[in-house]
Amino acid sequence: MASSQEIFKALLKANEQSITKARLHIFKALLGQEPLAMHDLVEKVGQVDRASVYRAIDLFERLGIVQRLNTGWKYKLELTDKFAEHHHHLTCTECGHTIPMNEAELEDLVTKLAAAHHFKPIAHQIELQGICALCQAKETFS
Amino acid sequence: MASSQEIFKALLKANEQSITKARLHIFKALLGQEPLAMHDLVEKVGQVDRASVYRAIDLFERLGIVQRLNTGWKYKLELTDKFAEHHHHLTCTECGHTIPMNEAELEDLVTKLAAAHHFKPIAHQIELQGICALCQAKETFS
DNA sequence: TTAGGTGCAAAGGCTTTGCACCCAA
DNA sequence: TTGGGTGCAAAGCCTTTGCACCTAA
Repeated sequence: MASSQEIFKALLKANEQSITKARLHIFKALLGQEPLAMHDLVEKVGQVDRASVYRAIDLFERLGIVQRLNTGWKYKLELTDKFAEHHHHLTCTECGHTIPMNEAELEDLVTKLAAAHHFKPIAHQIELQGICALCQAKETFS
Repeated sequence: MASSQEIFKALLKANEQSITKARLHIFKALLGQEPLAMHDLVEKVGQVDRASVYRAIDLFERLGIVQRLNTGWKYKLELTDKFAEHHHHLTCTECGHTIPMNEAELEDLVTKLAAAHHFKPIAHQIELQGICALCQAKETFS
């Protein structure tokens, strides 16, 4: 079974792109669970220049390695389904914190709804926004 | 039946916000239109200063009058479902036919999921893609 | 009347670009 | 070796902020 990193390298090669240290660093930084804001990504790969991160992300998006998460609060970056399990997000509109959700119930309902309309399901996008427990607590005191 | 503008004014009043000419101009620019990019909105309300548009949009978002639509890189602005019925879509990837869905079950589940993560639900986007019954039938003969 | 809202201009922050140097192939 | 990639710094945008004036209530 191919590791994420091997898939990544194969994708670059398939598109005639160099496998550089900077790109590997950026890819590894994204391998975690949570989506990263550009600012955090730049911080996390400290040794790579800000401009190079932007250039790499631009490339990754075009190659379908990374996707932009529109959280209604700036945006965040995460690896596509090629590298992570299919999931959806719950984002705090106050602080921007994003939680990945992998809810079987949601997937089941989506499938069921498609069937109810006699559609053969292909894909779906689901994004939730709310106020997280922490920010709700803060509001109580403001 | 209250007009959109009346709902708008009531929302401002309910939140102790002044009903100003600038805000009305901005609201009207968003009425019955396709979603607008900030740039286009500023252009459309020419007489209102760019900074005031940003301030008004910020307020409108906090009051749930306007929502940001993330369309890839940039974003667009449109009135929320307070000014149009809340619903989601099921789109056929073959023929492009779109069915509006207003599923209580979906709304309930979304609320439940937010609660499970201790989030106070604010909004959500759900889009489904599939192949409609008609196109599935066509495929059988191709 | 007066607290909140607006216009103007300047500052701030994020993103892109130009260029010389470096490194993967 | 050499063309693409990177770091650095500066430029470009988009957005926010400070302040004095204006206006809705």
